[in-house]
Amino acid sequence: MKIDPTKNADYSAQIAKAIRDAIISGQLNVNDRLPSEAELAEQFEVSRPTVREALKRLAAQSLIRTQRGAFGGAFINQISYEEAHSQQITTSTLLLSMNDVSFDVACEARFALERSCAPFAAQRRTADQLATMRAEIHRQTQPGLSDEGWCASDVTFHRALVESAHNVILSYQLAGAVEAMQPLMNMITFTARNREKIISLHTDIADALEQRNQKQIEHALLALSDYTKNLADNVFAAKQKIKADSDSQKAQA
Amino acid sequence: MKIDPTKNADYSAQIAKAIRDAIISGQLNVNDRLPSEAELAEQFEVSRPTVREALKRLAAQSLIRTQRGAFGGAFINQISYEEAHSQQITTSTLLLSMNDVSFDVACEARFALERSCAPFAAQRRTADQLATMRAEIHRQTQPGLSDEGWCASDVTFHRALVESAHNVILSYQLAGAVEAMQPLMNMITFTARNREKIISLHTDIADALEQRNQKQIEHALLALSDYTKNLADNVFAAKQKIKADSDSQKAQA
DNA sequence: TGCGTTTTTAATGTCAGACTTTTAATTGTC
DNA sequence: GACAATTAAAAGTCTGACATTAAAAACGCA
Repeated sequence: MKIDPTKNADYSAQIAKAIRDAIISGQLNVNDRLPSEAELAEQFEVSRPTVREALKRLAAQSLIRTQRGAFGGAFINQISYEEAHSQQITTSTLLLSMNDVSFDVACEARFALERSCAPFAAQRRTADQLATMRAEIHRQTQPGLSDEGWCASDVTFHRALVESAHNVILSYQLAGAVEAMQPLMNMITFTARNREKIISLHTDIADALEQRNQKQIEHALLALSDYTKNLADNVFAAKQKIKADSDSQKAQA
Repeated sequence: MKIDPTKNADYSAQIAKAIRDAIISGQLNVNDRLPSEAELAEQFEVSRPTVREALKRLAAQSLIRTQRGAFGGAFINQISYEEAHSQQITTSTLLLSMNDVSFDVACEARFALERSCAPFAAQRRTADQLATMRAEIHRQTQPGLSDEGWCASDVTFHRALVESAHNVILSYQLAGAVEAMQPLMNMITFTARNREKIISLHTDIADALEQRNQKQIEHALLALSDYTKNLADNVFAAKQKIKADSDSQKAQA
């Protein structure tokens, strides 16, 4: 492996790309050991710090792990669901917070994705998952529950629904939707929402799941989606009103 | 900002985490400039190479971009849909290839996610997107089409369907499903699949989309999903048979 | 004064070489 | 044979230097 000094990128980025491509294409397999940093430096004809920067880039994506000591080195990492989840959540959170996505678009996507679990959840839900959901609903009825507590409970509730589909790929894909979007939505709607209304919708979902009624699960999720969208509309309308009022005050002055 | 020398992680990883947390929590905003490497080194009480390794980790996640020259430095990067897409695809591809997910699970998830686009695609599809899909179907009927060409056309077809939902978040979330899983599925099923059958199913999807018939889109996608699962079952059965035959030959010898 | 050119300067990018720490294999001892 | 001491290989870190880049400032000229 060599790198192209004419390319318009840093050596460390090029080296990282070369190794990443080798991993993705299957030339390097899980738990293979890369050459030592010194050897890589020699191969690529760069210095060790440059190689190290390249390796750190790969480590940041969980593509490799490093181990110190004799017979240590950099090893191709088997990416776990957990790591993939957390990367998904980080990327989704940043994408949403940095690109001012409209609330409707995010809400629509989030519930559409969750609805895709409905047929499998109806078939495969376990008593355990149902119990988790009921327990979270119960927690949500506690009057002393803080906003943070509510939000955490909300996420746990929806995660249990997703898990009840018993499909690891769906769980992974939905991590971004549930665990990144739900907190953002709660942040926007927490002033206006009516906990009792949401609890009743959550109960509908749990009831439908208990009866293994796919259509009803989808229907309840749709109702929750509509309610959430409505809430957001009210929040935005209220903001507009405040702005309009302050504008007219300015005009008077 | 300081780091904890007692923690069980490298300095560079700790520094990267500290900065990443500051970005995610909103303490640092898009296009803010980080202090120079030398200043960061002083703040965190480490050397510049260590800081650089931390920054490379962040650059690998597209959280920052760096610019050389006077008044250059590291800037908080606004993560674009394109970057988020490509990260999604990389992670999904690796997750699938490294964790030998069962074909049925992957296939189920992939089509469930795509079905979640159906209601919006039916409402909002443009003539342009329909034309893309028809064009790809036409390409798929060409007898000389290579397997690579088929696969690329297949991805383009499904991407057009996803895009026709006109929801950027859904598009982003589905990038992993369509663009990572579809090629993998094609690789497994290409020996057994019947192009004519798939083309007819694609035509069903396009027809349903043209008529803005949500139920029919979902139905056609389900049919495609079932056919794909069936194909995979046949491929695995054939492999089993070959194995059994060779075993019985060995037993004879 | 205004515009184009040159110089300066503040950054990142790279390098060389040394030292520290960790860890596993090896060797030695009882 | 089991346990302890030694050794060696590798990552992690540091110092200090030089190269490269790009924007700002200074300069010269009309």
